[in-house]
Amino acid sequence: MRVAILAPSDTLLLEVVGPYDVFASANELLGSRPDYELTVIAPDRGPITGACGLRLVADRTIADADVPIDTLLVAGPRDVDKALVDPSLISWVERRAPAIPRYGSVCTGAFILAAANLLDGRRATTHWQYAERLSREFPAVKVEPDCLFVHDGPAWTSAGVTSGIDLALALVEEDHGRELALAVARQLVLFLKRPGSQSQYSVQLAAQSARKSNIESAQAWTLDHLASDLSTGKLAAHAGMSLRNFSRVFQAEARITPARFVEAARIDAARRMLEETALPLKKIATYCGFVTVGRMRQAFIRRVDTSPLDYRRRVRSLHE
DNA sequence: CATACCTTCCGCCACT
DNA sequence: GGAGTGGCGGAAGGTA
Repeated sequence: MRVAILAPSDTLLLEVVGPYDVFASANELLGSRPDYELTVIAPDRGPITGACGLRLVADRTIADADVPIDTLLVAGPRDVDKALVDPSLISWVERRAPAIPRYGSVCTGAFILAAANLLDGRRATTHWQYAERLSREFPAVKVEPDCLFVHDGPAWTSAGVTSGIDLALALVEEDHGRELALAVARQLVLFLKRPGSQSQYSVQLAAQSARKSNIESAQAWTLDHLASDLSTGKLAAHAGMSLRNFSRVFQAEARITPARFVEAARIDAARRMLEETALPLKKIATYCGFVTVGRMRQAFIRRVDTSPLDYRRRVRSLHE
């Protein structure tokens, strides 16, 4: 598997190095039969100076990168405007694309793929601050603003910065299965393999903003009353809005549906208790508003991709 | 496992 | 006419 990472000159280097290390770790774990052949491609000669000032020497430049590529990842340019008017990168991607079976992007790298018409008619994501712009400037792209990464056919796009690591893990999982992906995550002491559908926002962060709208109060109230009945109807009544309007406004403002927010809040709380306490699952479930341990388990598996016990076990093992 | 619920979410439309 | 609101009903998906 020949993986090339295209690194625009002002990218956050984490977007390049994160995925690179994931593939490299996968190689290490594959032992005598490493699979990933990694190349970093720069737009110009000389070292790439990342947004932080750190410099990285690329393996090739687009002028001499006519090697076969199985997977192309495009890291995000910090200055999207500049990248979009610079024809060299985009035309290079456009020219190479027909021979590349799988391509992806991190953060604003999606703009480069979109400009090369690789995302037309496909579902894709990008950093949440750029989602609206992507959708405005490239109406043919079906932008999903609140995922860590999205996979549609050959196109794998991911959200901001560190989600590139999640994306790379998903690619490793596709190539070599879940076991290896988990082993890489563990090797890199990434807490867990995060599912692509996970929200880009932390529940806590979302509810912390200073000026509180109805919706934000509902979120804050949710976090303080996890064990209560938090059905959408109850929340709507609490906010003094109709069910229909509450759902609609909540969705528009929080970019997540009410029920999903509630579930995310409950799972977040349960995660913390699993990490920080030795309380039995029954207690944690009750405290976090899950009717039964079984329901908590199901919700966990659905959203975190692991059972509560397994989650606790894994956290403990990181501290050994 | 099949089944019959129940809740959530969303398009559609009407009202202010 | 446009923005905000809310009722209705059906599809999806979770629950018992």
